[in-house]
Parts: sequence; structure tokens; C-alpha cells
Amino acid sequence: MDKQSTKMYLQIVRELRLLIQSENIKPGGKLPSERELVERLKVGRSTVREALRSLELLGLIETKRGEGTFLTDYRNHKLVEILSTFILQDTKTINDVHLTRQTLEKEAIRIVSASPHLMDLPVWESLLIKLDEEGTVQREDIIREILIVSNNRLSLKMWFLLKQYGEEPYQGFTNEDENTYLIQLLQAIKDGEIEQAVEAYNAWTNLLTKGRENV
Amino acid sequence: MDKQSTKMYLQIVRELRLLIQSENIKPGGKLPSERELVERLKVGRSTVREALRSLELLGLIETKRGEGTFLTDYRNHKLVEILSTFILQDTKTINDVHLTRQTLEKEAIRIVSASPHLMDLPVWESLLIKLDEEGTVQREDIIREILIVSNNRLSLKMWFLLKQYGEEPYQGFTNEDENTYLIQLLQAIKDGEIEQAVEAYNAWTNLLTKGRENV
DNA sequence: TTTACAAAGTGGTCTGACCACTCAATGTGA
DNA sequence: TCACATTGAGTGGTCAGACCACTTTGTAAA
Repeated sequence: MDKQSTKMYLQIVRELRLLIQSENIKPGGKLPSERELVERLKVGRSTVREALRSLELLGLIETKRGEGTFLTDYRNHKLVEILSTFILQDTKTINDVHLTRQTLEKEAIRIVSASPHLMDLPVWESLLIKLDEEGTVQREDIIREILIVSNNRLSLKMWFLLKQYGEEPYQGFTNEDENTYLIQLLQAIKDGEIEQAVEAYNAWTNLLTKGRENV
Repeated sequence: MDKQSTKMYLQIVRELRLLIQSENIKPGGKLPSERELVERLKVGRSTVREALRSLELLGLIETKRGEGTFLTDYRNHKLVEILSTFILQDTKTINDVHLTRQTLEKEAIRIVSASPHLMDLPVWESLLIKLDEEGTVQREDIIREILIVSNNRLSLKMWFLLKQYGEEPYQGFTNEDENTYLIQLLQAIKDGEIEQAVEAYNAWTNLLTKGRENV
């Protein structure tokens, strides 16, 4: 290992990334133990731990005493806590998070309702039925479905992250207007009416944004 | 300090936030030294360092050997960079990268050409003139300008990364058609014609995509 | 006063030592 | 044979102390 210039623990972060790649460690999979990493990378344990702790704070790995260190599914949320206390004090920043998330959502809606193949999927009808029966559906569930169907894994992952960052204590209280927009959105997707779908989405988003301000 | 349940270094992260708040440390300001924190918080130095290294990886603090630890401007957090290396690693589909980048670009175009305030900026005219005089403008320069003006730092950051990651060996060979679309795009922005701008962008993108396939 | 050098302070890394916890192999008793 | 208790190896969590490399500062010499 270089002992110069670049900080060791950053080297190790990089080294770990390569290791994960070359050994094809999947989310949930186990990383080598700290002591093994010490031997393989020829560094001290404290240095290894600094790298691991950093990644843990990012939510990329998870450690369990007595068991080991595991690669997580990025959906983990220490980030939220840390960032919301440090970074997201700035309203401009948090607004960026919301807007960027919405950008991804809108594009997915456009893609889905522009593709005959996708808009014909039975899932939209199912959601409409569920909405009718149960009176409410989690916002997240619908959007997630759209993102998944739009078939861009990268966008989907970014969306997951942004969703967590911008998490608001949104009470799933049922709002009549909200359901109206939801139905409009789903219906427009089914019909392949792109602009109508986006319109419904915007109206819906507006509603939620206002609700947020009131709280 | 609790020695139970919650991990020490997370406690310290929290402790540091309080300390920064109570001592009113501004970005650029100096934090207590590691050894001082050891005394104040009654923990080992390695534990303090684990907390500090985590915050450093997040870009929240900056350390200089021989000098000390400093609070950075929150807006410079490296989060996006770190996460991207992990997210992009197993998302091999380069196509996703391109599409996601284009999503951000399109949204920025929409935002700019939907705002009277932004579409009136002199920069569009300047680009048109430059295009006329020099016969060509870097694709990147125009898009970057649009992204910057659209005023979402997070999107801008993501765009920058995606651009780097999805880098294609695009030869800046001047194409007549390309210039046509560029002019259309800039003109549409100036006129606030959203859909026209997006249309021009799509045509342009198509052209480039085809060019890529030919190579 | 200016310059050169030593000392103190700070982050960077390593080592070795315990502790707390998990898990599986082992052994024991029914 | 089976169910249960025990134990030991492996793992992360924390601490203390030691150097190293570097910067700043104070002091003594020119």
C-alpha cells in the first residue's frame, strides 16, 4: 500500500469496492473480516475500521458484532439521519432533492405511457381496483411500480435514495382530491396519454407540496 | 458515554453535531483536536477517528495533517460521488446511464424554457452567436449552461457524474444537422416553447445516438 | 530586526490487548 | 437416538500507547 499522499482509508474504500466487484459480493453477502482485510491489504486494523465505519455511515455496509460485515442493499437509511441533521438544514438543498426525485418520476411516467407494451400491463388496472376497494394506496407503491416498469435500474436506484433523503413525515391520511389525481394518472397511463399523465402527476405533486407547507 | 446498544462512533457523530451547534462553528471553522475530543467525550482516540473519518467521507469535515479538522461547506458533500461509484458498479447497462443523463437534461430544458426569467437570459443569444461565428459549439457547454441555469445543484452534480461515467469517444466533428437542431433548441428556449425545445433536444440526441452506433 | 531552529500541537497509522456477542461443534444426560 | 447445555473459535467494538509526518509557533542566535 502507498503510504504517501492519498489517505490510507480512502485507498481501502477503493480497494473494498474492487474486492466486492471481483469476488462478486451481492447485497446481503459477507465481506472478509476486519482481521482478514488487515492481512490482505497489509494495513493496521484501525485503518481498516476507519474505512468500514465510513461506508457504514453511508449505509453501504452493515456490521453485526459477532457475525461480520455485510454488504447492504442501498436502501438503508443512516444517511437520512446524518444528512438531515447536517446538510439538509438548508431548504434549498432539500428542495433540490424533491425536484430531482420528481424529475425521475415524471420521466418514468412519460416512458411508460409512451410505450404500448407497457401501458397495457395489467398492473395499472390492479392498482385502480385496489384504490377503489381499499380507498387508498401508498403513493410510494404506485410510483415505485412505474419506475420499475420503466426499466431503468439506475434511475430506480437513484429514486430510492432520493426518496429517503427527502423523506417527510407524510401521514398517509386519505384525501379525496389525491385519489382523484391518482385515478387520472393511472387512467392516462393506461390510455397512453402522456401529457395528461404528466399533468395529473403535477397536480398531485402540487397537492402534496401544499400539504407539506401547511404542516 | 453510553457503552451500550448504540454504537459509540454514532454517538460521537451526534455529539459533534451538538458541539458544532453550541459552539457555533461555521463552515471553515476549526473543530477541537482529536485528542481534545478524547478527553471531553471520554472515549478512545480510535473511536473518535472513526466518527471523524465517516464525516470526512461524507464531505462534512476536512482534515489537514499538522493543522486540524475543519467544518466544510455542507453543499460540498461528496455523497453523490461516493454513492455513484457503488451504484454504478453493478449497473452495467451503459444505456441506463445515458438515459438517466438525458432525463436530467430534458427536465432542465423544460424548467428553463418554462420560466420567463430564465429564457430571457442573454446567454442563449450568446451561444447562438458563437455557434454562428465559430460554426460549432461543444455539446457539453450548452447543456451545462442549461443545467446550471435551471438551478438545481443536485441534478447538476448527478449530471456531471453521469456524463463522466457514460463518456463516449465523441469526436466533435461538425455535423450540419447537428447545428440545425442546436439552433432550434436554443431558439425554442428563448421563445419559451417548451415542447419545441424538447423536440429539438430529442432529435439532436437521436442524431448523436445513431452516430455512436455507426462507430 | 531578521533568520534559523527547536518544540509543541495535530492528524495518520500501527500494534496489541480486552470485551461482548454469535454460532457451531462438542459433549452430556435423558 | 435425541434434546439440551457447554464451550471455544471467530468477529466486531473499544481502548491505550507508541511512532511518524507535517504545520505552526516561539525562541535563540546572527
